[in-house]
Amino acid sequence: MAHAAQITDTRTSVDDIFDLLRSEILSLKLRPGDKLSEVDMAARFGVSRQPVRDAFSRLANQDLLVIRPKRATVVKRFSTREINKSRFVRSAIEERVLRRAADLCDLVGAARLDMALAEQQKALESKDVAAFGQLDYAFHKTLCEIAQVDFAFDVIMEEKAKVDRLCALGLAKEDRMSELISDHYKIAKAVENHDADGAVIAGMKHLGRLDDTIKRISAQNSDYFDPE
Amino acid sequence: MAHAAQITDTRTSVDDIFDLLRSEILSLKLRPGDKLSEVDMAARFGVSRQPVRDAFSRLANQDLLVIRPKRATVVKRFSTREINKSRFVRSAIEERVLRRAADLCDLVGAARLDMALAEQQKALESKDVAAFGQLDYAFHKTLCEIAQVDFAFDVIMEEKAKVDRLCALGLAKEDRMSELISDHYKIAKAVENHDADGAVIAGMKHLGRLDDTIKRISAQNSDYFDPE
DNA sequence: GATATTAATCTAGTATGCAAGATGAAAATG
DNA sequence: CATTTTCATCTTGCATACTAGATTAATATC
Repeated sequence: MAHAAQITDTRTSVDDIFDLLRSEILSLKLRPGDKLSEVDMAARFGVSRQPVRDAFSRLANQDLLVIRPKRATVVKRFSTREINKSRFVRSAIEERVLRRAADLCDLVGAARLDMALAEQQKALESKDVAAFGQLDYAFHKTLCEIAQVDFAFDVIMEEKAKVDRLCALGLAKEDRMSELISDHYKIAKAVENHDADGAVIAGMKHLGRLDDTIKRISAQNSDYFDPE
Repeated sequence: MAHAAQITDTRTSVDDIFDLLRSEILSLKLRPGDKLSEVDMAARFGVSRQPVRDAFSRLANQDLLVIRPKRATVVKRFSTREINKSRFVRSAIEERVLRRAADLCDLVGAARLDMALAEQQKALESKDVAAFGQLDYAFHKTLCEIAQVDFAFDVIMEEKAKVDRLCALGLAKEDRMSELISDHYKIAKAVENHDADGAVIAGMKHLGRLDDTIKRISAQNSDYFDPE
């Protein structure tokens, strides 16, 4: 998705503001429906309105802000349609990835998966939720690489980020970590054994865990959702 | 995808400039690598640099422009990685859609498909390429609706648009229309007969036709491609 | 006291000016 | 003539001022 952070080139103040606001929105430090003023932000960052404006525009393009002429800019609320779309896309992509991975997995791939599992186990034992979040991404990335479709990870990450913002409303991941790692174990073993159907079944069950969470959260936080 | 055209609200000059430039880029009136100057555009539209700047920013966020500080803004070149990604996503999504459609298709759905086919046949007979383009989109949209995942069409449209820009470099669609309609016919009939596997096979063959076209075009227009 | 009206205050859109770096052509140097 | 250096010109980034419409609070009216 776009020039998310202008990594290669000289960073501008727009990049800084964009990155910071984005992380605040995704971590729910800024909540859906919150009003954001260009002048306030400009004062906060010690710049003029212009760079703030540009950053807002980028965030609006990523569906994180809603900008309407002459009206206050607000943090975008959740939309059940968008959530369903995200879930559908991710599910379809992951199935393809898992089938390819099961086909193409060699000894090197199997070793990488085993190592990833070991690291996750370590994070579980030290109850390091943040580290597990990173390892979760890394695990799915490894699967994409084994499947030789590393670009698929771009899509997965995009969709995952959207849902993560929502799930930040729910309980901490601590309780679920062992459950998720057990899922990962089943997925990895199926892939290593070239069992495509088994991998897909395990993968879909893994994704399915999100559904309950989402349903519960959306019932309890209707004020964060778009009326539709 | 974002606030593509601000349909519901008051339109600003940024919206106008954005829409026009976007269509010019997608139709290759503006070619990959072309330089775009803010001041030139401002003069062309009779406005100041600011609205042009905002429009450029939106287009950059949609991966259609590349903006680098102190350097000229250029129309983004094609990237084989992005094309592969697009193809992969679309293929995965369409398979899911077709399987669901085959499951859920009722008499109403079948009638809609037949009607769509008839309209395409009419466009073929009158050699109306533009109309066929629209009907092509409509056909895939109908499939999404039958599958009760209308949001999937958003994704398909996004990915299709990217490839369409590329295919505009190739031959006119005229020669291929009958081929494509024949594909659509096979897909529709399989869906109507609840033959999921048959629908997927026909659908994948349909998508596969793009591959040759893309390969040929990218070989002949390497200057429009990102070096990577 | 409830409702309608008005006015102050907020919003983002736009125009303009300047700054600093990138670019490319012209001029100086060997 | 080839190479390097310099300088004019181009680029976008940012600051500021102003405008028109939306919002909201205060006021007037019943």
